Amino acid sequence: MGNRAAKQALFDEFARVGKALASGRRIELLDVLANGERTVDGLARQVGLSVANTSQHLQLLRQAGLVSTRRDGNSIYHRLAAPEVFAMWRALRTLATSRLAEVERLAAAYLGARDELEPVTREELARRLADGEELVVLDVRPAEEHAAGHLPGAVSIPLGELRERLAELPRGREIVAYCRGPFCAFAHDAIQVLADAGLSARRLEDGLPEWAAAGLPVTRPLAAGRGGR
Amino acid sequence: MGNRAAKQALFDEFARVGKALASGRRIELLDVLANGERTVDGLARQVGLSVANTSQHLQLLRQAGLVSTRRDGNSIYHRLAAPEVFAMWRALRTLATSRLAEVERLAAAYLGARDELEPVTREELARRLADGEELVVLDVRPAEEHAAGHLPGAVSIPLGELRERLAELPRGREIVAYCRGPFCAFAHDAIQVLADAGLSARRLEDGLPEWAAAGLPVTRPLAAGRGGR
DNA sequence: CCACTTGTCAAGTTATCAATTGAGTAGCTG
DNA sequence: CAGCTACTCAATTGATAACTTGACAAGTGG
Repeated sequence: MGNRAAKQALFDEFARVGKALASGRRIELLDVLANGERTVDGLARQVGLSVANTSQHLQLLRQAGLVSTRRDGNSIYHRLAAPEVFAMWRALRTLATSRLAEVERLAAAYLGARDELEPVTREELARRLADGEELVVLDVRPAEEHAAGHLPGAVSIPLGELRERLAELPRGREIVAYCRGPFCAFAHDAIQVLADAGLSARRLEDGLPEWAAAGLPVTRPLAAGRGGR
Repeated sequence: MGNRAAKQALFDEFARVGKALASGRRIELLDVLANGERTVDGLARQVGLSVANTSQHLQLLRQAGLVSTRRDGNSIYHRLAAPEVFAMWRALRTLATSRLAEVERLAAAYLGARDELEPVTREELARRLADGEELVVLDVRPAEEHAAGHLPGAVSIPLGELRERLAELPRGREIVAYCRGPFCAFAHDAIQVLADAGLSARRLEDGLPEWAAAGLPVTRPLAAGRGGR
């Protein structure tokens, strides 16, 4: 009773989750995983780490209960262990954005100057899609992420291929591009590429994970062979 | 554009908040601060750290934007910088509890075996208080925390003084004891002390911070001399 | 069964962190 | 202003953490 060592052990266990969130690289991993499961190799390429290093980060995330795995052949797919993990990352992000001025500065440096065109809110896009309006919804994330789940009717053109595949975009319709979330550069960059090509496009204010978390419709794969719930 | 260094800098800034939550001692500090502002000295005594060490932890929390300070005389009072900080700690706690089996084991070791009597839920207590039922609501936190805000009509008897002050408790009324939250031992221990004295009491399932966060009524000091908002 | 792919493990280096100690500063009080 | 209280700062020590490298293991396919 009143045992200090026991109390410390308990709070150290809570801190295990904190420690998992104590590395920018691990948060990047979570941000990618919020868009669907990925192999170690795929994650390593996305965040620019060695496979061994990524593997170790993922182990730590797994031990903190934030990430789960499944094996398929000799690939191991990692995913967020629960929706609450994304909720937590979002809470952390919101808190940091509101309380740390530095975040704003670094975000501007990474994402580029302020948007010329206002981003489209989730609500606005959802309403316009529900109304059957003829928009081009453009998913500029890597193809795997589109495959794992995307906005209904979205066209997938990963950012790296956008410049060569401009012709695929239907003319005369308004374009709304989206990616992983508010701190993902893909959509920002896509708007720029489109603008350079003389096309006008707007950006969805945040990404697929937020859209899905808001309970809006998401087109998921048929999950051939994947149990899942 | 696509600048990896800039991206890493941004996510490292998010990780600053994660790092703040990466120490069990700092989480203990947040848990105490959720019950009201405290001086460095007071916090050090609560969590069993040296003053210098506590001071350094608090600086880190301040730099992560989780804690604010005000000076009064030569004491410096620290408080949670925003309600979202408590929300975040609660989210982390919930996640850890649901995903880490170890938490349950350590909590049992610290708080003692399962409750003999079911704890009272927040909703139940709120309803019964609103109905004007004659309960003894017993605040067993340190006196400063009671002073900083407490449940309406709550009697303050800090756990350490409970055994000598049993006479102050009105007879014949049901007792509900509360403290800082679900992982605070005070209320658990108080129930035990009361049981040893032949009194039957139940524990509120969580503490004052959760009660306040739920928007239930809290008796606050008149804030004499404190600006506040 | 051999080669290949995909990940993990172990060892080692460098950097970062927690906690201690002792000195130093800000503000009050007599 | 001397002495006190309350806190911060700087230097140090021991413990963790991040990342690299090279070896190993598990699963696949020829």
